[in-house]
Amino acid sequence: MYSFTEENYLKTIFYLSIGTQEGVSTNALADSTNTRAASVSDMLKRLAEKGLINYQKYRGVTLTEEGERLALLVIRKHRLWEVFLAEKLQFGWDEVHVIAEELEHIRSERLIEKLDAFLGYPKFDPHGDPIPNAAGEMPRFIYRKLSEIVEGTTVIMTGVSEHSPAFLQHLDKAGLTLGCQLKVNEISDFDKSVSVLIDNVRTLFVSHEVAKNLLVK
Amino acid sequence: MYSFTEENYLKTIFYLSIGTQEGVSTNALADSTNTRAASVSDMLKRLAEKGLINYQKYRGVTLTEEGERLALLVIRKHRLWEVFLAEKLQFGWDEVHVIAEELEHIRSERLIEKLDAFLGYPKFDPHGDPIPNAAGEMPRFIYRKLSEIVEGTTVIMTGVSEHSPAFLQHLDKAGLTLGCQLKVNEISDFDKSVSVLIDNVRTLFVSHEVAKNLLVK
DNA sequence: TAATTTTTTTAGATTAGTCTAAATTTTTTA
DNA sequence: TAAAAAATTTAGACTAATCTAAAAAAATTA
Ligand SMILES: [Mn+2]
Ligand SMILES: [Mn+2]
Ligand SMILES: [Mn+2]
Ligand SMILES: [Mn+2]
Repeated sequence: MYSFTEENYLKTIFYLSIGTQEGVSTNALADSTNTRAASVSDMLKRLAEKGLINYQKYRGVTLTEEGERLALLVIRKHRLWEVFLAEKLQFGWDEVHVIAEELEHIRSERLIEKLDAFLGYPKFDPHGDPIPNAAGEMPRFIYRKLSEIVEGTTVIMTGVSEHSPAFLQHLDKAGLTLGCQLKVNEISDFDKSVSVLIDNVRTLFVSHEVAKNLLVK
Repeated sequence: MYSFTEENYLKTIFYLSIGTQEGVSTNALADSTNTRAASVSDMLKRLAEKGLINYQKYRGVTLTEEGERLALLVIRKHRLWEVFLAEKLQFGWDEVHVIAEELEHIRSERLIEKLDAFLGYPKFDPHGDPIPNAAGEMPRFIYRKLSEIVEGTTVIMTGVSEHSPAFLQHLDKAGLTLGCQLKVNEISDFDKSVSVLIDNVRTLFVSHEVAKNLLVK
């Protein structure tokens, strides 16, 4: 049985490892976990001891197979709880993350399997992120950013790469929700903002900053 | 914000205080929390410091108004989660307690209010125990034990005073569920076991040990 | 490549919550 | 009511997780 803290480190290492072969640095971990590098060094020793990470001093860390499996099980729980909060309790997608941050550490396999069934075996969380299965396996979808779509193309909004409440609330106000159809009319030469036609009914100007964080297919 | 441990102590003091004016003893707390008396003494000092208990060395403890309010809020969360687990996730009443023991510490007022609404504002948990309101107030019902009911009387099963999985599973096997009608036919002179007519359809012999732990009205 | 800067680790403390063993207080018993 | 027993508290230690400051290693720069 691992502590909340250990589970959070594993999850953080997992996220920081995405899209890179190199090990995750001590400083990056300290940033993400809101601790100091010294504390991270300490914890890395313990996680290595337990066989959850590959760690050589000064070289950064990667997850072992077991470490990755555990990280994905925590992510599974996090995302399933987010679905529960959004779909059953009517929380906004900007509110679910902080609560799931606590719920993800509840230790009961039966609970999570029953929750999964209760929710109808969802494949994605409220932000469009895929939900790992009970074995700790997760499909990897590769989506493009709206900012990379060429003029004239029509796409579907499938996710976000920024999860802050502020960003998500901004999307709410703009009426941008998962699954909506976006036709890229024009990309401004001046500020790279994107003019999109939403669900064939209305036109919206999306800043480059926002477009960069919208995932589409 | 109080720690899981502090919340558990408050809850335990609350339960051990039921039906007595005297303070709860250090040893009783050590028993209930699976710790040693020395650890309890330490914790009592800290809880007194924070104004949650009335404590004088060697004299036992009682909850302050604030301590009791907090204890009841934890109990509220515990019981609401138990209802969720039993009604929505189909857990047996013998399984919900251990899981609720973890869920009761999730800190989000909005979460618990929304959960309450989702569950339809239940008044009782799966064991027949009343659910405190958001202000930390709980109605106190006084039920009798089946073992105290005189022959010929008909009652309704409203709760249990023993919550162990073994006992609850025993009731399941016997077909004794909350709300069933029990007519006391005869109480044995030999072993005080009770012969009851259940829902007017079948007769069952209930040991004194079981009858003592069945609450009826 | 040698000096400087940055990153990381080690050393030494701190806090919450726990423990055992010893001391103290209260309660019970004779 | 004094001795014995039981209950409780104190003393001193331990672990997990954290910190700051200092030392060491790696990376960058001149
Ligand atoms: Mn999240
Ligand atoms: Mn977490
Ligand atoms: Mn319970
Ligand atoms: Mn608890």
